Amino acid sequence: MPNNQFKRGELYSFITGKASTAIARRLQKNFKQQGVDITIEQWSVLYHLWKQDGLSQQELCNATFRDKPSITRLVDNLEKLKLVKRVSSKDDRRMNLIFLTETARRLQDNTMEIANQTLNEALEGVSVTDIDLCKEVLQQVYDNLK
Amino acid sequence: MPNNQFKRGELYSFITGKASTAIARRLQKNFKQQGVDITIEQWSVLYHLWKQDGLSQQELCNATFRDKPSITRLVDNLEKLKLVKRVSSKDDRRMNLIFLTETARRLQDNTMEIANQTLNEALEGVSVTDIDLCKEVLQQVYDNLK
DNA sequence: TGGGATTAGTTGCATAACTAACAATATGCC
DNA sequence: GGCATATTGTTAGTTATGCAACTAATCCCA
Repeated sequence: MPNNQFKRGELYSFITGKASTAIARRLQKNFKQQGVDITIEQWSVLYHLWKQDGLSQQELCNATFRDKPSITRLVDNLEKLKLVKRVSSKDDRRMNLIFLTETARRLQDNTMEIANQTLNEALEGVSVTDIDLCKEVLQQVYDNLK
Repeated sequence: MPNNQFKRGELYSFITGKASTAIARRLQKNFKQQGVDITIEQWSVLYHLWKQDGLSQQELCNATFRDKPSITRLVDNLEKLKLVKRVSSKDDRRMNLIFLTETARRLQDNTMEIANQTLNEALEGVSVTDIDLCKEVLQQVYDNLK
């Protein structure tokens, strides 16, 4: 059924491109306007460390859906910015445990507030039930491909 | 209302990260398995040229939601691969019109088929009405931020 | 007609992504 | 104990993105 395929082709562009990059760009812009000088990718790493400090790089890979080289470099850059510190695990010396610095801890409230405001901008005029349904669909997509 | 904010924070991770990158990665993998040696970003440019050949770089920016430098470099790489040709417009010599080569035209059927199959994998178990609603929500998000 | 503003595209710089290959450490089995 | 295997993280190479500054061509309007 070619009609259905065309519809799905259009959806593809929505899922892969427009909405997610639009939100990412807006969040980055809002960070900048508020004087927060980190990238959204760096923020996404901090986000998981705020929930639980001292994760290993592998755990950060799983949490952020990035591969190992990506996390290596993000942690490199976060270390340069003095926002995290690598600490080699005593139990397993292959592992680095990543700990927040005081500076990074102080970023949490402000940046979470900016992220929530950005999401409010993005979801203006969308009902809560529609948001939930959309969330379920995207989760299903993720589960189908994982 | 902190509960609502938490929910939206979770949604943020879905929209920006998981589903869209999962589809993109799967599509890239499927291209590779089928011996198609282009990136999905390059494919997205060809996709719009298949619909209408001879677009300007600015029109490609609008169609693919990328900025001008991104399109400049994608077209650079597509030219190196001999998939497109820049032709300076006679009406307005600032503009480059981008034309498909025969090689690129031959890629259309196969890659569109792979993209549709990938989308079928991704959307397995999701009803058409839910897909449409999700599509509307993502469009609304895009419109809110554009 | 002339000169400022706009538009199309390019280049430079920094960050980030994926793949593949690699080093170091840990595990497990004989 | 020792060697194959698996796991954790790093490095190298290519591609892509965003921003800012730049060139060239066109437009506009006084």
